[in-house]
Order: sequence, then C-alpha cells, then structure tokens
Amino acid sequence: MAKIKAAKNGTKKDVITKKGAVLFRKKGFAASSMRELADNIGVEASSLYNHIGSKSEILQSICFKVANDFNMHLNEVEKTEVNAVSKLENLIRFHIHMMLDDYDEVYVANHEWKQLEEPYLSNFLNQRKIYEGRLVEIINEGIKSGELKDINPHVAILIILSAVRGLEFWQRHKKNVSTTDLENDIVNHLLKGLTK
Amino acid sequence: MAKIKAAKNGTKKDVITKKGAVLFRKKGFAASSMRELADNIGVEASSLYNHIGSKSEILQSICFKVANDFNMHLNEVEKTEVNAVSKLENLIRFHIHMMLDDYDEVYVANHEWKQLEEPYLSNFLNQRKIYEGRLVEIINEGIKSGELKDINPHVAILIILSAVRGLEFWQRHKKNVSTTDLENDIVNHLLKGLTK
DNA sequence: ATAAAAAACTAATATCCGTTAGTTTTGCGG
DNA sequence: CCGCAAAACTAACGGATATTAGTTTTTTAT
Repeated sequence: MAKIKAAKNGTKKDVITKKGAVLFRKKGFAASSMRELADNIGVEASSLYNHIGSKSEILQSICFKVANDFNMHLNEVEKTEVNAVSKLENLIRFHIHMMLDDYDEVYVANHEWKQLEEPYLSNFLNQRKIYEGRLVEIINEGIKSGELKDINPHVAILIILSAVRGLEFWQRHKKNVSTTDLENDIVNHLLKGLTK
Repeated sequence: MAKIKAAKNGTKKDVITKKGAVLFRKKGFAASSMRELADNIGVEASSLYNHIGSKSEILQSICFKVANDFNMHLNEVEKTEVNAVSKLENLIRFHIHMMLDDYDEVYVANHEWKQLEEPYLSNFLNQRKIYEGRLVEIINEGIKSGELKDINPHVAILIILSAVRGLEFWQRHKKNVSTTDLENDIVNHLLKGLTK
C-alpha cells in the first residue's frame, strides 16, 4: 500500500538510510528492528529489501558517508597555506557544523561503529586512525612553529575531538545560546583555555 | 558443574556485574546475550538467575554505581573551601581516574544508559542533569570571582566532561605517555588552552 | 554424617529477529 | 490503455533471545 516517498534528489535507499540513522540514534543499532524501521517509514519490513541488501548495510552507509565527509574536508584544509592554529580552528568549526547539521548520522557513526561487520569494521577503524594521525601532524606543525605549547599532540587531538563530539548532548541547552556563540566559545576554550 | 567464583570481598552478583560490564563495553548491551555472559563466567545462562533478577538489572547496577561514585565525590568537593579553579581541577582529575580505573563500568554507563528501562532511565538522566547543574554552579562561582573568563558555563562544562570522557579511546596510545603526564596535559589544556 | 540451603544443571516456552519466497499491486513509458 | 518493471504485500523460515520450571548437585552448618 504505502510507498516509500523519495525525497527530491534522493533515492529510496537514501530515505531508508536517513530514517535508519534517526532510529539507530534513538535506540541503538542492535536494539532497532527492521520491523520498527519499516514502521517508521510506513511500509512492511520485507519491502525494505527491495532497496537495501541488509540491516548491516544501512549502518555501513551511514558510517562511511560520515567518514568520507570528514576526510574530504581535511583534504581541503591541508591544501590551504595558513598556520596550524588557523587549520585547527577551521577543523573545529567543521566538526561542530557536522555535529549540528548531520546530527543523527554523526551520532550513529560515533556510537554504533562497533556493530559493523568485518571487513567494514577494520576499514572504518583504520580510516579513523589515519584521520587522527593527520590531525596530530597539524598539532606537531604548530608546536614546531612555536604557535602551540609543547603538549603531547595525541592528547591534544583527543581532547579536541572529544570536546567537539560532546555536542551530541547539546540539544537540551539549545535555547539559551546561539550557534555562533556556541562555536566561538568552544574554539576559544579549546585554543585559549578557561582561565583568565 | 562450574561454580561462579566469588572474588574476595565480593558477592557473586558482583562478579556477574563486573563481567557484564566488560562484555557490554565490548559488544554493547543489546548485542550481548545472557548465554555469552554466562559463557564468559563459565556457567549456564539460567544459573545467572540465581543471583540476579534480569539482564536489565545488571545494566542498572552498573549505571547507578557509577553515578553514585561521581555524586559522592562531588559532595566532598563542594565541602572543601578552595577557589573554583581548584575545585574544577580536582573534579577533572577524579573523572580521569574513574575513566582509567573503572574503565568498563564508566564506559557502559556513558554508552548504554539508553537501554535502561523506565523508571531507571528517567532517574539516571535526572541525576545526570543535577550533577551537571552543580558543575555549572562551580563555573559560575569562578566567573563571579574573576578566576574564569566570561564563557557560557554550560558550554564550559560540556567541553570539560566530553574531553575527559574521550579517554575511552586512550587505550591505544597508552604506551607513550605516563598517566600523570596525561592527567597534567589534560588539566592544563582544559584550563589554560593550547596556544602559547 | 546429615539435613538444609545455595547454586548449578537440563529442558522448555513464547517471542522476536533478519531475511527469503512467492504473489499482488502500483505507476510510468509507449 | 496496455505492458513491464519497480516495489509493495503476505506468509513463512530457521535461529536466537530472555526467562521460567523443575531437578540435581554442591556447599555449609550442625
């Protein structure tokens, strides 16, 4: 009866993936059933298999789409010829925007990657390791040029990525702070600290 | 045949809860089965029910034990009569130690609380809201006394809690950095920033 | 040594899961 | 308006799930 409504510019697989991201974020991948996902779309579970290969494939689409977005942006940043602090600021702001704009997908990629099957799991983890390594390189660049303190670069990246990831929880306070204020506060805190 | 081996000072329920924390961290709560947990302990699944009421109860034990530890420590910190920055530093160091010492439990409390059933879910979220509110109050105290920049206190707490939480991923780099160096780097970064 | 209590076992239940097969309906291009 | 392909439906599959009931074994205390 019901037909999967394809959004403009989007295949039906995209619709399933998007609704999947929302459901997986709310309940977790393993705790979400294909029947429930189908219900949210307004269709029978078996109908989904006309558009996707498996439940796992939905998770793969979400995780690798997100990973790809981050990689592509890092490519652009590395091309720019500015100092390390500028690159970091650019990256921090991008992470914030990804978190706010593609909330469900980024959340799922951050939380549910463990449920990926091999070889996708190894691939995903490897991509992440490489991504973080490139960020560490930017920190090292900044230390060498004297812009940054002589902190352990792995620790610095850990803190920055984790702090930005924390925007997952931001939903609640949204009312009081504008997005740009939020962004500036985070960049400022991470680069210049909390104390006067 | 096999008997659940009670560790010194621990009931058998404690053993199940600890092994549960390890398993739930590795695979996620929903993706972990009672059979697998029993297997890890060396016993049949049904035997677990001599010691615990349900799978859900294991998760509850983990989550509320962690929440309680944090609440108790915050009680102590609030009693001390030192400036806000000292309180913050104390709290950051405690969070780091909890993350390193009770890794499995803290990880599970952070990641799997969604799988709690009502009314435990609401209770847990409420406790967390209150905890964060008390931290915000410490930030406000520091702003008023001139110790801290005039940052949005909710944003500051978000960053601090998230950054510390990021130690989940620290396992990999453990080799290169001592725990105290790590701790000092984090405190320094969060309070004084990254740039010179 | 024996009785009582604790905790293991086996077996079974009902339910839910992802997925497949086979069939029917829908909707677009000619 | 017909025909074909896309995509929906119903029904069912095998397997895994948490949990319960009933029984047997093990430990503990007298």
